[in-house]
Amino acid sequence: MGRNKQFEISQVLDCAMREFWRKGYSATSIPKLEEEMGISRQSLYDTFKSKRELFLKVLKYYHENVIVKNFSFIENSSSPKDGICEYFRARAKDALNNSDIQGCLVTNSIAELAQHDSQIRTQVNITLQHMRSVFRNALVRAKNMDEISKQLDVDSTADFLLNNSQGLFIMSRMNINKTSVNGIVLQIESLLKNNYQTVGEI
Amino acid sequence: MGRNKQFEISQVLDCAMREFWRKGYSATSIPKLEEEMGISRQSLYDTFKSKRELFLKVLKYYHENVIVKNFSFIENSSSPKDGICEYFRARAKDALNNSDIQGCLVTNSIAELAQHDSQIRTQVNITLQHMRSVFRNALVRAKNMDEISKQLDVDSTADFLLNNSQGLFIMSRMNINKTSVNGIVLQIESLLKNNYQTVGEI
DNA sequence: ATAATTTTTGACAGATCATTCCAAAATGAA
DNA sequence: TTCATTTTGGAATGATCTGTCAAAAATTAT
Repeated sequence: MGRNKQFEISQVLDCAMREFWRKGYSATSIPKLEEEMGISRQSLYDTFKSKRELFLKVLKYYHENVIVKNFSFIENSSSPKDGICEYFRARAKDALNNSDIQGCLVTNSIAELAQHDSQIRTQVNITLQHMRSVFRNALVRAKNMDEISKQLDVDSTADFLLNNSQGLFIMSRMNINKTSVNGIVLQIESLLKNNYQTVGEI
Repeated sequence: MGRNKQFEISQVLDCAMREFWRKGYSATSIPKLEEEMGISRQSLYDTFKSKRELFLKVLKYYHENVIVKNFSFIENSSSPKDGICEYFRARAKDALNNSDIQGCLVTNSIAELAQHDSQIRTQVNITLQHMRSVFRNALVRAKNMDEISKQLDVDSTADFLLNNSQGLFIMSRMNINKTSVNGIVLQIESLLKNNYQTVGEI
Protein backbone atom coordinates (compact mmCIF):
# COMPACT_ATOMS: atom_id res chain seq x y z
CA MET A 1 0.00 0.00 0.00
CA GLY A 2 1.53 3.26 -1.15
CA ARG A 3 4.73 4.25 -2.84
CA ASN A 4 8.00 3.13 -1.27
CA LYS A 5 10.84 5.44 -0.27
CA GLN A 6 12.83 6.11 -3.43
CA PHE A 7 16.12 6.91 -1.69
CA GLU A 8 18.36 5.38 0.94
CA ILE A 9 18.48 7.39 4.16
CA SER A 10 22.16 6.55 4.62
CA GLN A 11 22.97 7.58 1.07
CA VAL A 12 21.40 11.04 1.32
CA LEU A 13 22.81 11.48 4.83
CA ASP A 14 26.23 10.81 3.35
CA CYS A 15 25.76 13.58 0.80
CA ALA A 16 24.48 15.99 3.43
CA MET A 17 27.43 15.09 5.64
CA ARG A 18 29.92 15.92 2.92
CA GLU A 19 28.37 19.33 2.36
CA PHE A 20 28.22 20.22 6.08
CA TRP A 21 31.80 18.97 6.42
CA ARG A 22 32.97 21.22 3.57
CA LYS A 23 31.11 24.39 4.42
CA GLY A 24 29.88 24.19 8.00
CA TYR A 25 26.33 24.40 9.30
CA SER A 26 25.46 28.06 8.70
CA ALA A 27 27.01 28.27 5.25
CA THR A 28 25.04 25.26 3.99
CA SER A 29 21.62 26.25 2.63
CA ILE A 30 18.52 24.12 2.09
CA PRO A 31 18.61 24.56 -1.72
CA LYS A 32 22.23 23.39 -1.70
CA LEU A 33 21.27 20.39 0.45
CA GLU A 34 18.44 19.47 -1.96
CA GLU A 35 20.96 19.58 -4.80
CA GLU A 36 23.64 17.56 -3.02
CA MET A 37 21.26 15.02 -1.52
CA GLY A 38 19.37 14.69 -4.80
CA ILE A 39 15.94 14.90 -3.20
CA SER A 40 13.25 17.56 -3.15
CA ARG A 41 12.56 19.96 -0.35
CA GLN A 42 9.37 18.20 0.65
CA SER A 43 11.14 14.86 0.96
CA LEU A 44 13.90 16.49 2.95
CA TYR A 45 11.50 17.99 5.48
CA ASP A 46 9.27 14.89 5.58
CA THR A 47 12.28 12.73 6.36
CA PHE A 48 14.41 14.96 8.56
CA LYS A 49 11.97 17.53 10.08
CA SER A 50 14.34 20.51 9.90
CA LYS A 51 17.83 21.60 8.97
CA ARG A 52 18.98 21.33 12.55
CA GLU A 53 17.49 17.83 13.02
CA LEU A 54 19.14 16.80 9.78
CA PHE A 55 22.45 18.11 11.07
CA LEU A 56 22.09 16.17 14.32
CA LYS A 57 21.41 13.01 12.30
CA VAL A 58 24.44 13.80 10.14
CA LEU A 59 26.60 14.13 13.26
CA LYS A 60 25.37 10.74 14.43
CA TYR A 61 25.95 9.24 10.98
CA TYR A 62 29.43 10.76 10.88
CA HIS A 63 30.23 9.24 14.25
CA GLU A 64 28.94 5.77 13.36
CA ASN A 65 30.65 5.65 10.00
CA VAL A 66 33.69 7.93 9.69
CA ILE A 67 34.83 8.05 13.32
CA VAL A 68 34.14 4.48 14.38
CA LYS A 69 35.66 3.19 11.14
CA ASN A 70 38.83 5.27 11.52
CA PHE A 71 39.27 4.15 15.10
CA SER A 72 38.38 0.51 14.62
CA PHE A 73 41.84 0.05 13.16
CA ILE A 74 43.34 0.86 16.55
CA GLU A 75 40.98 -1.50 18.34
CA ASN A 76 41.69 -4.35 15.93
CA SER A 77 45.42 -3.86 15.66
CA SER A 78 47.47 -6.67 17.20
CA SER A 79 50.00 -4.06 18.19
CA PRO A 80 48.07 -1.27 19.93
CA LYS A 81 51.04 1.08 19.83
CA ASP A 82 51.40 0.60 16.08
CA GLY A 83 47.64 1.04 15.81
CA ILE A 84 47.85 4.48 17.37
CA CYS A 85 50.81 5.44 15.19
CA GLU A 86 49.01 4.18 12.10
CA TYR A 87 45.94 6.20 13.03
CA PHE A 88 47.98 9.41 13.04
CA ARG A 89 49.80 8.46 9.85
CA ALA A 90 46.40 7.96 8.22
CA ARG A 91 45.22 11.40 9.41
CA ALA A 92 48.49 12.88 8.11
CA LYS A 93 47.81 11.25 4.75
CA ASP A 94 44.27 12.66 4.75
CA ALA A 95 45.64 16.11 5.47
CA LEU A 96 47.97 15.92 2.48
CA ASN A 97 45.57 14.70 -0.18
CA ASN A 98 43.92 17.46 -2.16
CA SER A 99 40.30 16.75 -1.36
CA ASP A 100 38.03 19.73 -0.76
CA ILE A 101 36.83 17.95 2.38
CA GLN A 102 39.46 18.34 5.07
CA GLY A 103 39.69 17.92 8.81
CA CYS A 104 36.83 16.61 10.92
CA LEU A 105 33.14 17.50 10.96
CA VAL A 106 33.08 17.14 14.75
CA THR A 107 36.07 19.45 15.23
CA ASN A 108 34.45 22.03 12.96
CA SER A 109 31.17 21.71 14.83
CA ILE A 110 32.91 22.28 18.16
CA ALA A 111 34.35 25.52 16.80
CA GLU A 112 31.12 26.67 15.15
CA LEU A 113 28.25 25.39 17.30
CA ALA A 114 29.01 23.31 20.38
CA GLN A 115 29.35 26.21 22.77
CA HIS A 116 25.81 27.49 22.21
CA ASP A 117 23.85 24.32 21.43
CA SER A 118 23.63 21.68 24.14
CA GLN A 119 22.17 18.96 21.89
CA ILE A 120 25.07 19.31 19.50
CA ARG A 121 27.47 19.43 22.42
CA THR A 122 26.03 16.15 23.70
CA GLN A 123 26.47 14.41 20.34
CA VAL A 124 29.97 15.83 19.90
CA ASN A 125 30.89 14.61 23.38
CA ILE A 126 29.93 11.08 22.40
CA THR A 127 32.51 11.25 19.63
CA LEU A 128 35.21 12.80 21.81
CA GLN A 129 34.68 10.20 24.53
CA HIS A 130 34.81 7.40 21.98
CA MET A 131 38.10 8.68 20.61
CA ARG A 132 39.50 9.11 24.10
CA SER A 133 38.53 5.64 25.25
CA VAL A 134 39.86 3.92 22.14
CA PHE A 135 43.18 5.66 22.76
CA ARG A 136 43.05 4.79 26.44
CA ASN A 137 42.18 1.13 25.87
CA ALA A 138 44.99 0.83 23.35
CA LEU A 139 47.43 2.35 25.83
CA VAL A 140 46.35 -0.09 28.53
CA ARG A 141 46.82 -2.98 26.08
CA ALA A 142 50.19 -1.63 24.99
CA LYS A 143 51.28 -1.37 28.58
CA ASN A 144 50.29 -4.97 29.29
CA MET A 145 52.17 -6.07 26.18
CA ASP A 146 55.23 -4.06 27.24
CA GLU A 147 55.06 -1.97 24.09
CA ILE A 148 55.20 1.23 26.10
CA SER A 149 56.59 2.28 29.46
CA LYS A 150 54.82 1.02 32.58
CA GLN A 151 55.14 4.53 33.99
CA LEU A 152 53.16 6.13 31.22
CA ASP A 153 49.90 7.58 32.50
CA VAL A 154 47.14 6.25 30.28
CA ASP A 155 44.61 8.94 31.17
CA SER A 156 46.69 12.00 30.47
CA THR A 157 48.23 10.32 27.43
CA ALA A 158 44.78 9.54 26.04
CA ASP A 159 43.79 13.19 26.50
CA PHE A 160 47.06 14.19 24.90
CA LEU A 161 46.45 11.99 21.85
CA LEU A 162 42.90 13.33 21.56
CA ASN A 163 44.30 16.85 21.72
CA ASN A 164 46.75 16.15 18.93
CA SER A 165 44.05 14.58 16.84
CA GLN A 166 41.94 17.73 17.15
CA GLY A 167 44.98 19.85 16.36
CA LEU A 168 45.71 17.86 13.21
CA PHE A 169 42.10 18.29 12.06
CA ILE A 170 42.43 22.06 12.34
CA MET A 171 45.82 22.12 10.65
CA SER A 172 44.38 19.95 7.87
CA ARG A 173 42.06 22.78 6.88
CA MET A 174 45.07 24.99 6.17
CA ASN A 175 47.59 24.31 3.43
CA ILE A 176 49.84 22.32 5.72
CA ASN A 177 52.96 20.88 4.09
CA LYS A 178 54.24 17.34 4.21
CA THR A 179 57.24 18.20 6.37
CA SER A 180 55.12 19.77 9.09
CA VAL A 181 52.52 16.99 9.16
CA ASN A 182 55.20 14.33 9.34
CA GLY A 183 57.00 16.28 12.03
CA ILE A 184 53.89 16.40 14.18
CA VAL A 185 53.29 12.66 13.82
CA LEU A 186 56.94 12.00 14.55
CA GLN A 187 56.79 13.88 17.83
CA ILE A 188 53.61 12.07 18.88
CA GLU A 189 55.30 8.76 18.19
CA SER A 190 58.36 9.98 20.03
CA LEU A 191 56.32 10.63 23.14
CA LEU A 192 54.85 7.13 23.03
CA LYS A 193 58.35 5.74 22.68
CA ASN A 194 60.10 7.73 25.40
CA ASN A 195 57.46 8.54 27.95
CA TYR A 196 58.63 7.68 31.42
CA GLN A 197 56.60 10.39 33.06
CA THR A 198 54.09 9.79 35.80
CA VAL A 199 51.35 12.29 36.54
CA GLY A 200 52.39 14.62 39.30
CA GLU A 201 56.14 14.38 38.78
CA ILE A 202 56.40 17.77 37.12
CA MET B 1 36.49 71.79 10.56
CA GLY B 2 33.84 69.16 11.00
CA ARG B 3 32.92 66.78 13.78
CA ASN B 4 35.60 64.45 15.11
CA LYS B 5 35.32 60.69 15.31
CA GLN B 6 33.38 59.92 18.44
CA PHE B 7 34.74 56.41 18.98
CA GLU B 8 38.09 54.67 19.14
CA ILE B 9 38.66 52.26 16.26
CA SER B 10 40.54 49.87 18.54
CA GLN B 11 37.76 49.97 21.13
CA VAL B 12 34.96 49.06 18.70
CA LEU B 13 37.22 46.50 17.00
CA ASP B 14 37.68 44.91 20.40
CA CYS B 15 33.90 44.60 20.86
CA ALA B 16 33.46 43.20 17.35
CA MET B 17 36.27 40.74 18.01
CA ARG B 18 34.61 39.44 21.15
CA GLU B 19 31.35 38.83 19.32
CA PHE B 20 32.98 37.08 16.34
CA TRP B 21 35.04 35.06 18.80
CA ARG B 22 31.93 33.93 20.67
CA LYS B 23 29.63 33.19 17.75
CA GLY B 24 31.72 32.89 14.61
CA TYR B 25 31.45 34.91 11.41
CA SER B 26 28.15 33.68 9.94
CA ALA B 27 26.24 33.68 13.21
CA THR B 28 27.16 37.29 13.95
CA SER B 29 24.69 39.73 12.36
CA ILE B 30 25.09 43.41 11.56
CA PRO B 31 22.40 44.48 14.08
CA LYS B 32 24.22 42.49 16.78
CA LEU B 33 27.51 44.13 15.79
CA GLU B 34 25.93 47.60 16.00
CA GLU B 35 24.74 46.75 19.50
CA GLU B 36 28.03 45.28 20.71
CA MET B 37 30.22 47.93 19.12
CA GLY B 38 27.92 50.70 20.31
CA ILE B 39 27.86 52.51 16.99
CA SER B 40 25.24 52.94 14.30
CA ARG B 41 25.07 51.02 11.06
CA GLN B 42 26.11 54.06 9.03
CA SER B 43 29.24 54.58 11.14
CA LEU B 44 30.01 50.88 10.89
CA TYR B 45 29.89 50.87 7.09
CA ASP B 46 31.63 54.28 6.77
CA THR B 47 34.48 53.01 8.91
CA PHE B 48 34.79 49.36 7.89
CA LYS B 49 33.19 49.13 4.41
CA SER B 50 31.54 45.72 4.90
CA LYS B 51 31.08 42.86 7.34
CA ARG B 52 33.84 40.89 5.68
CA GLU B 53 36.30 43.82 5.70
CA LEU B 54 35.45 44.37 9.37
CA PHE B 55 36.17 40.72 10.06
CA LEU B 56 39.53 40.92 8.30
CA LYS B 57 40.41 43.96 10.43
CA VAL B 58 39.26 42.05 13.51
CA LEU B 59 41.53 39.13 12.60
CA LYS B 60 44.45 41.56 12.27
CA TYR B 61 43.52 43.24 15.55
CA TYR B 62 43.26 39.83 17.23
CA HIS B 63 46.70 38.89 15.98
CA GLU B 64 48.35 42.13 17.05
CA ASN B 65 46.77 42.16 20.47
CA VAL B 66 45.72 38.74 21.76
CA ILE B 67 48.19 36.50 19.93
CA VAL B 68 51.30 38.67 20.06
CA LYS B 69 50.64 39.46 23.71
CA ASN B 70 50.15 35.80 24.67
CA PHE B 71 53.33 34.79 22.88
CA SER B 72 55.49 37.72 23.99
CA PHE B 73 55.82 35.95 27.32
CA ILE B 74 57.72 33.15 25.64
CA GLU B 75 59.96 35.58 23.79
CA ASN B 76 60.75 37.55 26.93
CA SER B 77 61.20 34.62 29.27
CA SER B 78 64.75 34.16 30.50
CA SER B 79 64.11 30.42 30.45
CA PRO B 80 62.64 29.64 27.03
CA LYS B 81 61.59 26.15 28.10
CA ASP B 82 59.71 27.55 31.09
CA GLY B 83 58.25 30.15 28.77
CA ILE B 84 56.73 27.47 26.56
CA CYS B 85 55.41 25.54 29.56
CA GLU B 86 53.96 28.71 31.03
CA TYR B 87 52.27 29.48 27.73
CA PHE B 88 50.43 26.16 27.83
CA ARG B 89 49.61 26.52 31.52
CA ALA B 90 48.08 29.90 30.71
CA ARG B 91 45.96 28.39 27.91
CA ALA B 92 44.92 25.61 30.29
CA LYS B 93 43.84 28.26 32.79
CA ASP B 94 41.90 30.07 30.04
CA ALA B 95 40.15 26.82 29.15
CA LEU B 96 39.03 26.32 32.75
CA ASN B 97 37.63 29.76 33.52
CA ASN B 98 33.94 30.12 32.86
CA SER B 99 34.05 32.90 30.30
CA ASP B 100 31.63 32.65 27.38
CA ILE B 101 34.59 33.40 25.10
CA GLN B 102 36.66 30.26 24.75
CA GLY B 103 39.36 28.96 22.46
CA CYS B 104 40.91 31.04 19.71
CA LEU B 105 39.33 33.24 17.05
CA VAL B 106 41.94 32.10 14.52
CA THR B 107 41.32 28.41 15.21
CA ASN B 108 37.59 28.95 14.83
CA SER B 109 38.14 30.88 11.59
CA ILE B 110 40.24 28.05 10.18
CA ALA B 111 37.38 25.64 10.83
CA GLU B 112 34.68 27.96 9.52
CA LEU B 113 36.22 30.01 6.72
CA ALA B 114 39.87 29.52 5.84
CA GLN B 115 39.31 26.76 3.34
CA HIS B 116 37.10 28.85 1.05
CA ASP B 117 38.45 32.38 1.53
CA SER B 118 42.03 33.05 0.48
CA GLN B 119 42.24 36.49 2.12
CA ILE B 120 41.23 35.04 5.45
CA ARG B 121 43.61 32.14 4.89
CA THR B 122 46.44 34.60 4.31
CA GLN B 123 45.72 36.50 7.54
CA VAL B 124 45.31 33.27 9.49
CA ASN B 125 48.63 32.01 8.12
CA ILE B 126 50.36 35.10 9.48
CA THR B 127 49.18 34.11 12.95
CA LEU B 128 50.11 30.43 12.56
CA GLN B 129 53.58 31.31 11.30
CA HIS B 130 54.07 33.73 14.17
CA MET B 131 53.14 31.07 16.70
CA ARG B 132 55.36 28.53 15.02
CA SER B 133 58.39 30.80 14.88
CA VAL B 134 58.05 31.93 18.48
CA PHE B 135 58.02 28.26 19.49
CA ARG B 136 60.94 27.50 17.20
CA ASN B 137 63.04 30.44 18.38
CA ALA B 138 62.43 29.46 21.99
CA LEU B 139 63.48 25.89 21.25
CA VAL B 140 66.70 27.09 19.60
CA ARG B 141 67.42 29.27 22.62
CA ALA B 142 66.59 26.42 24.99
CA LYS B 143 68.97 24.17 23.10
CA ASN B 144 71.79 26.69 23.30
CA MET B 145 71.14 27.07 27.02
CA ASP B 146 71.12 23.28 27.48
CA GLU B 147 67.56 23.37 28.78
CA ILE B 148 66.50 20.70 26.32
CA SER B 149 68.17 17.86 24.47
CA LYS B 150 70.60 18.72 21.70
CA GLN B 151 68.97 16.00 19.62
CA LEU B 152 65.54 17.56 19.72
CA ASP B 153 64.44 18.66 16.27
CA VAL B 154 63.33 22.27 16.56
CA ASP B 155 61.22 22.27 13.38
CA SER B 156 59.07 19.25 14.06
CA THR B 157 58.81 20.18 17.73
CA ALA B 158 57.63 23.69 16.81
CA ASP B 159 54.98 22.17 14.54
CA PHE B 160 54.06 19.77 17.32
CA LEU B 161 53.64 22.59 19.85
CA LEU B 162 51.55 24.54 17.35
CA ASN B 163 49.42 21.46 16.82
CA ASN B 164 48.84 21.06 20.54
CA SER B 165 47.99 24.71 20.87
CA GLN B 166 45.30 24.36 18.18
CA GLY B 167 44.04 21.19 19.85
CA LEU B 168 43.70 22.95 23.20
CA PHE B 169 41.77 25.79 21.59
CA ILE B 170 39.24 23.29 20.23
CA MET B 171 39.01 21.37 23.50
CA SER B 172 38.50 24.70 25.29
CA ARG B 173 35.21 25.16 23.49
CA MET B 174 33.91 21.95 25.05
CA ASN B 175 33.36 21.50 28.78
CA ILE B 176 36.83 20.10 29.34
CA ASN B 177 37.67 19.24 32.94
CA LYS B 178 40.68 20.26 34.94
CA THR B 179 42.19 16.76 35.02
CA SER B 180 42.18 16.45 31.24
CA VAL B 181 43.61 19.90 30.58
CA ASN B 182 46.37 19.39 33.10
CA GLY B 183 47.08 15.97 31.65
CA ILE B 184 47.53 17.40 28.18
CA VAL B 185 49.89 20.11 29.42
CA LEU B 186 51.79 17.53 31.44
CA GLN B 187 52.41 15.36 28.38
CA ILE B 188 53.57 18.34 26.32
CA GLU B 189 56.02 19.24 29.08
CA SER B 190 57.06 15.62 29.27
CA LEU B 191 58.01 15.60 25.61
CA LEU B 192 60.13 18.73 26.04
CA LYS B 193 61.86 17.07 28.97
CA ASN B 194 62.53 13.65 27.49
CA ASN B 195 62.85 14.19 23.78
CA TYR B 196 65.96 12.50 22.43
CA GLN B 197 64.46 11.82 19.04
CA THR B 198 66.01 13.03 15.81
CA VAL B 199 63.91 13.38 12.68
CA GLY B 200 64.17 10.27 10.54
CA GLU B 201 65.00 7.83 13.29
CA ILE B 202 61.51 6.40 13.38
C1' DA C 1 27.39 82.43 11.65
C1' DT C 2 29.05 79.38 8.27
C1' DA C 3 30.87 75.37 6.54
C1' DA C 4 32.56 70.68 7.13
C1' DT C 5 32.23 66.38 9.09
C1' DT C 6 30.24 62.60 11.97
C1' DT C 7 26.51 60.32 14.11
C1' DT C 8 22.05 58.63 14.55
C1' DT C 9 17.64 57.27 13.06
C1' DG C 10 14.61 55.16 10.18
C1' DA C 11 13.38 53.51 6.12
C1' DC C 12 14.24 50.80 2.16
C1' DA C 13 16.14 47.77 -1.14
C1' DG C 14 17.03 43.18 -2.80
C1' DA C 15 18.61 38.68 -1.51
C1' DT C 16 18.37 34.85 0.84
C1' DC C 17 16.99 32.17 4.63
C1' DA C 18 14.13 28.10 6.70
C1' DT C 19 9.77 26.37 6.51
C1' DT C 20 5.02 25.32 4.93
C1' DC C 21 1.47 24.45 1.66
C1' DC C 22 -0.70 22.65 -2.47
C1' DA C 23 -1.47 20.04 -6.44
C1' DA C 24 0.08 16.87 -9.84
C1' DA C 25 2.61 12.88 -10.98
C1' DA C 26 4.61 8.43 -9.70
C1' DT C 27 4.55 4.18 -7.41
C1' DG C 28 2.94 0.34 -5.05
C1' DA C 29 -0.43 -2.85 -2.75
C1' DA C 30 -5.10 -4.57 -2.15
C1' DT D 1 -9.45 0.09 -10.12
C1' DT D 2 -8.94 2.03 -5.79
C1' DC D 3 -6.50 3.69 -2.11
C1' DA D 4 -2.33 5.02 0.30
C1' DT D 5 1.99 6.88 0.10
C1' DT D 6 6.02 9.32 -1.83
C1' DT D 7 8.04 12.49 -4.86
C1' DT D 8 8.39 16.57 -7.38
C1' DG D 9 7.73 21.38 -8.57
C1' DG D 10 6.36 25.66 -7.65
C1' DA D 11 4.50 29.03 -4.97
C1' DA D 12 4.02 31.46 -0.79
C1' DT D 13 5.27 32.82 3.96
C1' DG D 14 7.55 35.53 7.11
C1' DA D 15 11.81 36.32 8.98
C1' DT D 16 16.33 37.85 8.55
C1' DC D 17 20.26 39.13 6.09
C1' DT D 18 23.74 42.71 4.13
C1' DG D 19 24.03 46.97 2.38
C1' DT D 20 22.32 51.77 0.93
C1' DC D 21 20.02 56.16 1.14
C1' DA D 22 18.26 60.44 3.01
C1' DA D 23 17.58 63.71 6.47
C1' DA D 24 18.08 65.55 10.99
C1' DA D 25 20.98 66.33 14.93
C1' DA D 26 25.56 66.90 16.91
C1' DT D 27 30.08 68.57 16.87
C1' DT D 28 34.06 71.20 15.56
C1' DA D 29 36.67 74.55 13.15
C1' DT D 30 37.06 79.12 10.80
